This record gives sequence, structure tokens and C-alpha cells, in this order.
Amino acid sequence: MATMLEVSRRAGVSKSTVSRVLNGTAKISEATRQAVFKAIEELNYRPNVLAQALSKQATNTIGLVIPRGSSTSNYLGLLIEICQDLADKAGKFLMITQVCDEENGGINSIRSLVDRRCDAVLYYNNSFYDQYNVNGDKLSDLIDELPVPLVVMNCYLPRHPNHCVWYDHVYGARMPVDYLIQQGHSKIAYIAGPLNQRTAQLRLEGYENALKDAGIAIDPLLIVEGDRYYSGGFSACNQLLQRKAEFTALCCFNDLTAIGALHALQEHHIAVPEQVSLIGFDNDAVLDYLTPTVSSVQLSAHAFVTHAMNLLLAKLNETDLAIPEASSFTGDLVLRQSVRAI
Amino acid sequence: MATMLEVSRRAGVSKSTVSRVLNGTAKISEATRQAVFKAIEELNYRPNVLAQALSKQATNTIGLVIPRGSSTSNYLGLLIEICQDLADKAGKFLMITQVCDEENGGINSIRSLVDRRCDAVLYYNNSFYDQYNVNGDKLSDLIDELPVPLVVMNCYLPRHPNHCVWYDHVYGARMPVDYLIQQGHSKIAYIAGPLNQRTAQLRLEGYENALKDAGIAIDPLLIVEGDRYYSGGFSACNQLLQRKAEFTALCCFNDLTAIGALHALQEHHIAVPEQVSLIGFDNDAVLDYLTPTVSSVQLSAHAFVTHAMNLLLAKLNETDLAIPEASSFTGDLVLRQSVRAI
DNA sequence: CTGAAAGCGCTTACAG
DNA sequence: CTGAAAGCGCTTACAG
Repeated sequence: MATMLEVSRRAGVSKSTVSRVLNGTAKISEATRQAVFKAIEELNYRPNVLAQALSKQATNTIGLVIPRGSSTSNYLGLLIEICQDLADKAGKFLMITQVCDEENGGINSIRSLVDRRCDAVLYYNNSFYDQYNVNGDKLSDLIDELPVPLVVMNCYLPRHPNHCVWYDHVYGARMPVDYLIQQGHSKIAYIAGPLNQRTAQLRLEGYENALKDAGIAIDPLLIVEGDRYYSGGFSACNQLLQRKAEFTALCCFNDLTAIGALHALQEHHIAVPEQVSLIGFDNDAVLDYLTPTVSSVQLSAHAFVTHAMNLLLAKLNETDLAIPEASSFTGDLVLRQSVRAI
Repeated sequence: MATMLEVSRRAGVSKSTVSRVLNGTAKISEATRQAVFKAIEELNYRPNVLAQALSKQATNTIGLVIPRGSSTSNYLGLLIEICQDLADKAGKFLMITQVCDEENGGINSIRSLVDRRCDAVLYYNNSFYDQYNVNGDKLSDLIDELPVPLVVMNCYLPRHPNHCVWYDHVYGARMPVDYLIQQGHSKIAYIAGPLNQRTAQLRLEGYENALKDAGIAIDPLLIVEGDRYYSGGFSACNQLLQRKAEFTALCCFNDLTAIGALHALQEHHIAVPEQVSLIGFDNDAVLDYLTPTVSSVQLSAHAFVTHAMNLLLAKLNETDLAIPEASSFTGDLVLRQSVRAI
């Protein structure tokens, strides 16, 4: 790998001149410019970005920490793609790394990006290991300590509301339940996500709140814990059926759970929506192609991620985004064949 | 951000000593060790990885270039997770970036990782923009030119067979067709992927080869182009039905296509598998939860990615993996309810 | 318009 | 066991 010094010698000029030609940071005579470019070409020279960064004390890089265990959803692809696009537009290099210390909530991964002198870091919290939101405190401490801006996605930090962007899972999860109640349902079952996961707790809370507010008693027999995968939805639904507790509607932690449940219902020849109305969560594209098509709640991942990136870029420019009340996102209920009034 | 110099002053020693304590690269008296650690603690010091890399002339980093437009599949999650795990195990930092120059096949993204002095780069080619495999030549040239090892996934480079790992799409795609023929089918339709994509071309070729080898004429009326999404499978299948060309089996470019097609068949009250046998490709987990469950071809992404990473690590150690014949991967046919003999 | 020199924050022979 | 010095490959005042 040729260095700038070698280029300068070959071109018969000084390093400084080569640097100036490359950065367009001073007027250089056309002759020397040509000579420099020729030498660069001949030596196949490429600047050492590390050295540049060290010297300039800036890397022009944004770090993104992505969660593990997302191989079952396409959320990750969206997240990365949106961040990449916005980083490109802002002229920043996006350096992505995956959480390597799940038990520690990814703190090490964030640190590692900062150690590489990212100008700012974006972190997606999958909340899986965060039963009591302990990571929340660690994250808050980290925000105070880090020399660069950190924006946290999918987690609400009371001490740093303007450093995070989160979904209102409670509200999102009660929307389908509210709707079902409005349609005359009162025996509404729920298959939760893994309840050691904060998102799962919050969504269950939404389900319960909707029932409470409607004066419907919460029946523990109508609540089962799934695992956020098809298989968990399938077996949870089978459990539900075994219990013989009647229900006319079933809400699920996510779409995979709902699809697993649908399969269980169909195996038992329980007609959807005639006998049971079904609603998922996430609005996966496949729902439109199932028979029946399945209703769901759509969280606008696009708006969400875009907001987070813009918040980060604003912090970089120290023009903190005027933050609307709270950077909280809810969702929309998307109705399909799987639901009917009673 | 405290520097090593500040730490050394606070501890009353030289920079060299601090460096040695941190790297365990020399015997240091316990007293000074303690003093150094104390100073580090007090100053909240973290080494500048950029400076370390520049000085050591090594970054201990592996670059991974991921494709765009993968937001519809969960392949990306798998790819990243496996690479991250293996990098962790090898004690390397994995630096991920997404292709930012699709039209150029990601060459710039690879370069940008090399400019950041990654010790080696892994690149997943999604082949979408590679109708005539032009990128293949560019990639081959790049391999010759780069100062570090580059391993290319999902693309066969004739000049560099030991720098790439690829799926045998032709063979993979003919497996279901061979099986159907063996089960007595001869009127087998096919919904292709977008045919400007190399993978789609190769899989179509597999379908055609199977028919040819069985002495079955290829009927253009039984071939439609989809778009690799549900919607394309749905409308392609509708086209197929409109043509009134009879078929007893339908193979698809991928599972999304098959699911879209299944929906179209069900809307037309065509029973699967009684009237039409259906086979997808990729073996998405959802297939087990559809009604009927849908057969597919499983490419072992895990083995594939693992092999690629190991190849890269071997190149880093200059102990080029003894490469079996060719780093080519086929798949397995996974049979489910959607297929029956005729 | 161009060069010599100092500096970015580390590591590592070379001495002692 | 420890320090002074040179070097990694750049950038950027400071001169001219």
C-alpha cells in the first residue's frame, strides 16, 4: 500500500502538496496537480482513513449497533437500510456492528464503536434481556459519560427522553382489543410474547388495560405465553384450546405468533373469523396472502428509524431537534378478513 | 477524552509504561501497575483504537459488506449473526457496512472498508444488478488488486474459485422438478424471479434442465416471471391461470412467490395439492404453518456463511483452507403437504 | 503556490 | 523494570 510520502516523491513535490491536491484545500498549479494525480494513479494510492481521522480528529462516521436474534424478522433489514440511506445523504460513513454482549445489553458494543471514534452512535435496544429495565439505567449512565451523542431506539429513558425514540407498546397493543370490544367481543384471549422481554410485558399490559377500561374482567385462563415464533403461537393456541375456556377473539404478541395460532385453529377446524377473530402485531407483508388474510397492528418502522437518525444528526450539529412532546410512536390497526363483529 | 499522555502524567510514569501495562507487553512493578490503573480509572481513559491501529499497522478487524434490498427476507439477520459469532471467536472486530453503490455492485463499499484498513473483507453479492455477470469481472480484478484478502459469497468467479462461495442454484432449482417428474407430473409450471437477476436466471435454468433431461418439452405458456415478492407470485399465478394452460404442479423462484401463488390458487378454489402440487424455495419457517404446509428447497445458509468466514480466516492466517473441489452448496428438498403423486 | 515542521495518540525497538 | 525517541500516515498552521 503506497503512502502519501511515496506519492509525493514520485510526483516530485512535498507531502503537504499531495494532501492539498487530494483535499482541494489550497490553490495548486495545474502542472503539479497533474503530476500528483499521475503518481497517485501509477501507485494505485489510496489514503489511509485511519491516519486521516487521527490527524483531523474526526472520522465523519456514525456507528449503529444492531440487536441479535432478529433473524426471524425483516426488521433488521429495514433498520439498516434506512440508516444507511440517511447517513449517505448526510455524507457520513455508517459503521454497523452487532451486539456482542447480550447479557450486558450491548454496552460494550457501543463503547467499542466510540473507541473507534465514531462521531455519534445509534443503538437499537431489543429489550430482550431487560426484564426490569436495568439496562435503562446503564444506558442513561452511558449517555452522561460518553464524549459523543448516543441515541437509543426502542426504549424509554426517563432521565434522557431526548436521547431516545420508542414505541408506545402499551397503546399499540390495546388498539386491537379496543376495536374488538367495540365490535361486541368480550371473550378475548391473548398469546403473549416471552414475558422476560420488556416489549412483551408492555403489550400484555395494553391488552389488560383495554379490558379493564371496558369493565371486562381479566381471565387468566385466556392468557398464554408464547415465544414470539410460529411454534410458540401454535403450541400456546393449542394450550388455550385445551383449557376449554371460551373465546371469540384472539390477539397475539406478534404476527409470527398469530400465524402459528391460526394454524392451530385450522387444525382444530375452528373457523377464522366465523368462530374466532384473530389479530396479530407488526403487519408482516405475508398477512395479505394468508387464507383468511390476517389483521394486524402496523408500527411505522420507517418513520421511527428516520426520526432516530434525524435526532442523531441534529445532535451532531448541536442543533438538538425540537422534540415533539415525546419521541413516542404508536401504530395503526390494519383490518383484514380475520376479524368480524359479533 | 483523556489520552495516554495524560494518564502517564497523572500516574507519574512515561507513556511507554502505560502502554505496557495496558498491553501486558513487559514486566511492570506491581506498584506502578496500580498507579497506572488508578489514573486510568480516574480519567475514565479509553485507548484510541485508531491510533493503536496506525501504530501497530493492524486493525484486527474484518469487514463485511451486506447487500441492500434484503428487507423482505430474514437472510440478512442470519448472515450477520453467523459472521459476528465467528469473528468474535477469532478475536476480530466485525465492521459491517451496507452496499452504497448498487449500480457499481458494491465495489466502493469494499474499497471503503479496505481504506479503513480492515485485515480482510467478506462480501455478499446479491447479484441483482448483474445480468451478465459483469460485476464478476470487476470483482476478480479487485481481488487481484486489493492488498487484503476478499472472499465473495453467492457468486462464482472463474478466475478465483478459491475466493468465493456460491450456491448451485441450477441444481437446487431442478431438485423439486426432478422429484415432481418422478412422482408422475409432466405439466409443471414455473414462476421465475426477476430475470434481470442472475440467481433468477440460474434457477429457471435448473427448471428447464430437469424437463429437458426427462424429455419433456418446455412450454413457454407454463413459465411466468414474478418479482420475488408475494405480490409478484400472486399476479404471476393469476396470469398462469388466465392462460388456461393446464398444469398439475407449480414450482416457484422462492417461498414468497410460492405463498403469493398459493393465495391465488385458493382464491380460484384450486385445491393444493389435490389439483396442483406446489413447491417453493428457501424453506422459510412459515411454510410449516400454512394450510396446507408447503414444500420447499432448503439452502443451508448456516453452512454456507460459516464456510465463507472460515475461508476468510484461513486466508488471514495464510493457511488457505484446503478447498474441497469447489465451495459450492446445493440444498435439500423438504417435502410437506403441498405435494402429491399423480 | 509550495515546503518544513509539528502534531494527532498510540507502539516498540533501543538503552540503561 | 522503565524512559526517551522514532515512527505509523496523515493534516495544517506557519513561513516564504
